[in-house]
Amino acid sequence: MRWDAAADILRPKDPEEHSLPFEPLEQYQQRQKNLQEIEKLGVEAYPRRFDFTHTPAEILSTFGPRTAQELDAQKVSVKVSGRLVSLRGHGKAGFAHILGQGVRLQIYAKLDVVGERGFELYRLLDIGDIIGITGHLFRTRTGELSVWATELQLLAKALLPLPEKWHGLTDIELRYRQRYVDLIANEKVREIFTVRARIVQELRRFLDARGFIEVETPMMHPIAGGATARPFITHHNTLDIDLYLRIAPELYLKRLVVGGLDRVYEINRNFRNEGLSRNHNPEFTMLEFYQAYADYRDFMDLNEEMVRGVVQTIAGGLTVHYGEVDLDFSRFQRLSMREAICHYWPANAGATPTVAELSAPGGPRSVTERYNGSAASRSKEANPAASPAGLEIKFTDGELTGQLFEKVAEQHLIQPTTIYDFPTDISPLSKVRKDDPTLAERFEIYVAGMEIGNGFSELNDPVEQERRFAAQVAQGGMEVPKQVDLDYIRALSHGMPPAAGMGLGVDRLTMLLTDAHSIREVILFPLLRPEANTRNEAEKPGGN
RNA sequence: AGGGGCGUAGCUCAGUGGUAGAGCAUUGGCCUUUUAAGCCAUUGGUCGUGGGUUCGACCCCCACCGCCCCUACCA
Repeated sequence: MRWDAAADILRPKDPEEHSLPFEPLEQYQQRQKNLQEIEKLGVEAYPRRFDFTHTPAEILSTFGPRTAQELDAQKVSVKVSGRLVSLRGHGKAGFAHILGQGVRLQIYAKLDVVGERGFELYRLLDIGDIIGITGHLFRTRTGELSVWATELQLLAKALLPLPEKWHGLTDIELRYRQRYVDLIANEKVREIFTVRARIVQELRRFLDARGFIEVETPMMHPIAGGATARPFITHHNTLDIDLYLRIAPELYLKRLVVGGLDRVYEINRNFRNEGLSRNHNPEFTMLEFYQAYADYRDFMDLNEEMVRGVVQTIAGGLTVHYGEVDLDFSRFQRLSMREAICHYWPANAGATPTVAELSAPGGPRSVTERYNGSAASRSKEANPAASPAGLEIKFTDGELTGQLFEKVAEQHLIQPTTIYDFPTDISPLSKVRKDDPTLAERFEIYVAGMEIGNGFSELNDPVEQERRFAAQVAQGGMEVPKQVDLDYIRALSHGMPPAAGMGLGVDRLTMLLTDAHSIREVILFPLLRPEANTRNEAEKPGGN
């Protein structure tokens, strides 16, 4: 049977089922024809390598200041390569631009110089081809620094055309599905992902400099813990066990703190089987880091220092233009969660609560009821989760406090803000405050109305941790682990030093620093529904 | 998941209940410093898919598919 299977793979498919060529068919075939003509000239369509002397960017930055006279007097020889992105024929000569690493460089080819065969090759080139040019630099009549080509080489043939030169590719769906075209056509896209790489680099540099070591912990977890979220489920065949894609690395990183890795971090993907939105992709990148002997106050400071450092490096200052606002990272507003609720209480939501009122047992419930009964709760944007009366009853004071915060305050946290002292009820992995056990030593960072970070004094009492895990499991729900992670409890039972830890959303931080308003703009291949395939249309299950 | 919007040539977009349009790209010509090169000619469409109404549907109605926005879940 195995041989048959192999034969199946090797056997040419039914011609009708060949995936090539792609649309637009006519242009694809025309380019294939050009390719054959090029091969008739004895030119290899997909050669092995090209020794360039400069990138287009190096040419422009190094020789940009040279005048036409200087370039004539002292010839600068170059070999440079890139993708052909424009072609302007002029009979027996022609101009073109190549694009290399995001930079455009003009080349000039004329029959007299490149010869009959070279010019024939030039005429057979299509926009999108990768080419190498040998020549020297000069300035055109209009002053543009260009390469006077003495030799052209085809380095790779493009069988598909690029989008239109002026408007480029703007269809959002096409941009995400064919990111490779997006990257060629839209300079801004390349910039975003360059900035993203620098952000990650800067985060690493910051932590490395402070003695943190980078680790990689499992992506496949037998128990999905460390956060409240629905996990993806997968299966390992040999072990015949279901595994969860991790929703957070937290519990593994803290095992490492138990093991004596006092300062540890990981930058990697988390997976949450939840909704998609402007701010949510099912897989997203988190930086998580832990430091022994520190607490959440230390980490509020450390986090602000780290974010400020990244902003300074990337933006060249502490002000970042984001949409209609200027984000000022020079200082972070700090409010406790209860203070934030009071501070941002809407005018049309009844009497403004006080911190004392929110701190009293039953206080958050009466405040929620006041809010629900007010005009604010009925306004279009405020759509209180607690509005179904039946649901509300089972929420605890802590949960209601969290909801009130999200409802009245979160959207207003545009300038960088640290919110601290979260309800213990919604902070199962966090130490509680000694003076008020209803509050956890936890904080979150908000910018532009988005949560970008979450940290706390790590709970290291194994007995208390097990009690809280057990309560979670008893509560049930898709977002909560099905069982207590006993190995984690065992790890804590060996003694974990006091420690602070936090997670920082790399995608969201990138959004802020690239003025991107959808998380999909900062993820190279965001999750989309698989492309419609007419051949498989019939076997598609019905929608629901 | 609920509400709203969008889907027309490869790309960017017009358009009307009565023979489907432009620019760029393609193809054929002219053009040896242009640059959104230019000029002449040319090709390209199951108007997302499937039903329905109608003498006639790209247009009106329904369902489905995909994307975007808002809400919900969440970081």
